Amino acid sequence: MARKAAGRPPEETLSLWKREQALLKTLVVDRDTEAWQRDPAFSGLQRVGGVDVSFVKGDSVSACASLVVLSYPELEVMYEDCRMVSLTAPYVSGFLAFREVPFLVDAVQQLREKEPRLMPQVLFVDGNGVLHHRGFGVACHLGVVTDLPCIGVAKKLLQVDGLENNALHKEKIRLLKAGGDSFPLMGGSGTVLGMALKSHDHSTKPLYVSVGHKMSLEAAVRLTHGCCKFRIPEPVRQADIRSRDYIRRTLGVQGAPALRPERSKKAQRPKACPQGASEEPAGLSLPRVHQDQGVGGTSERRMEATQSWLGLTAWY
DNA sequence: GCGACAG
DNA sequence: ATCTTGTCGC
Repeated sequence: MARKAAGRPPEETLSLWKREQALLKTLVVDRDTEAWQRDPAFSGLQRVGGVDVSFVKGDSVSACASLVVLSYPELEVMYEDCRMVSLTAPYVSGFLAFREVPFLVDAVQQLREKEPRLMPQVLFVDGNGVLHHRGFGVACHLGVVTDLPCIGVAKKLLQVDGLENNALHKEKIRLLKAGGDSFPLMGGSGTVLGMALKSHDHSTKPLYVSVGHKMSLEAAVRLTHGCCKFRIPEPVRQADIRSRDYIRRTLGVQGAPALRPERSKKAQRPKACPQGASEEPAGLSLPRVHQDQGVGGTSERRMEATQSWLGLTAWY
């Protein structure tokens, strides 16, 4: 029975979720724990990971969860895992982790069992870390549960604890000059919750970087900059691209779904493309591709996974 | 009623 | 989050 991941959970459920966040928050380590994190060139760092969940358009349940591992500093994909999942929890601001994290944990766990040598030394997460309503965003959640260093990277400012995307904030953004420039995001309590980072020259919108787990904010910002070929850090960007491609290949194109099994040959026309605007260095080979099918039974397994943490996350 | 709203 | 190719600009 596929549950609908829509609507707002009852207050009772949100209370349980808040309690779990409060408990897990006590386990967050917001400082550097690894030697490479303090090295000026991050020497010793060889693998950076990224996770993402992409959705099927008209469907509030079907999604693709992906985990990729890239070499550092080359930023070439060494591992890719895309899997279709059935979401059960709806999206509620402040509780993103309860919607996405269980599947990401599964992916990390499978990598740990089957290809432990490819385990990333740090994970970039699409969303916030301690820059959060209760100081425990999805990046902290994933970090604590997997015990991996995690960095929260959000594309929009979460206006919390006095932070506002107002005129002053926009002016600060305008003053960022070169890629790598940043300014602190100070919460009402005087604590620095994160940094707004211009991820590369000529990027208008900044990234909002915050600590997820086992890493200082300074190292998180520096490494994020070091992983940006474009605005979005390469690990997250690759996870996003690949999960969306996986959905397209699996469910077909919107306009013409399963009715056309054709492998369009004219699409391979080697047309010269304008160098400037595009991306994709092209020529990507996938040495250690590890893709999974398995659309069935995900809902039940999610329940097991969530309940095994602390037994508080079920919302049925 | 108005504003806010990570993904 | 998702819908979207080519196009304009540096």
